[in-house]
Amino acid sequence: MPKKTLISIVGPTAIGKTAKAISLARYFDTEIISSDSRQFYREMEIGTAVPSKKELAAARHHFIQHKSILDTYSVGDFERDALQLLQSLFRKKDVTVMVGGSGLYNDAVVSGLDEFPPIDPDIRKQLNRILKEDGLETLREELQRRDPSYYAQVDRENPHRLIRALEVCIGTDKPYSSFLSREKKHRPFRTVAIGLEADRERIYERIDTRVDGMIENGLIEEVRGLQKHKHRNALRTVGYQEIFNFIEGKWTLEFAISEIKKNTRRFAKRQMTWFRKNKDILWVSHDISDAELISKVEIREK
RNA sequence: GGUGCCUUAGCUCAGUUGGUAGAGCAACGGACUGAAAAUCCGUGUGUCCCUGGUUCGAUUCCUGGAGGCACCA
Repeated sequence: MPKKTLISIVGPTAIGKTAKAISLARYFDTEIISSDSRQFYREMEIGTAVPSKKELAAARHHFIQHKSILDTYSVGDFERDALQLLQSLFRKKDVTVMVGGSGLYNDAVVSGLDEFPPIDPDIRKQLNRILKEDGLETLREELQRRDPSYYAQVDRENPHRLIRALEVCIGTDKPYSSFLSREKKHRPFRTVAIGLEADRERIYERIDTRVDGMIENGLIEEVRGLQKHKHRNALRTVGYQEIFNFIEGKWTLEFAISEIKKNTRRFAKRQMTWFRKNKDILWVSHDISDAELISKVEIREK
């Protein structure tokens, strides 16, 4: 049986991952898995820079706009769905391509997450209420009591981290840390990870151009239509919150646009921090030719 | 042309009764196992416009330049 290979394309937002993924998919005659945690939602299109109709026609894509912003879709759900799809794709193809800028979602497919039992969402609601009414300190005390080991290492200033650990402790009546193994999961395929890189200046230029393009393509209208859902998690996204502020008259359009650009730069920086620590990634210039990229992938594949 | 004011971090500015300086924003670094485009933590990055002079020591005081702004001609 031939070896199966997942080519994973990563890199900061707006660097040109989509085009490279399509070139590779066409060369290897295969399909693309998107691991972009915001392109999952069909109501969001312009602000998340989903591939164009033409791009989608050039190669079959999966996990693009397959969910609604009203759904809850976690990284664990994605891991499960992506692995299942890969299993069926690998029955007919030796190579598949994954592309996306959401580091955690990429890692979930490549290295795997530990398994956690499903947690009743009401627990999180309750914990958020406690956070709002009693403050972080109350959450800290509760976590220290229920999971001293994780408490010792967790970022105690970070409400999301505390709440996640606590909801597991409460929902399972076991310490959160008892579910953590930190071991890489075995996968029935191997991964060739390619990172696209460019000078900071170049990335920022591309971000500015992309944001201006989103405005021209009707981002404001898209966001206007989503106003009643502005508190949904999926809409806590760069490009949406800023335009809500404009629509509500809190910000001028000019200021909203400059904030989108700034927040996108910061997002790109966080992505780079995440990917930088992954030593399995082969970094190549964003303007590498398709031929050269393909040859690098093939060498790695051996 | 004259008079006055200004010139300090990428930007807007504060400050040093003379001992080489600090805020906001921007930027940069990092963490992060089911909220991840989320959430959180950390970091001043500087010919104090140039030039002489006074002084143990000048970004600070003085001379002379340069640039900017305002007013008067």
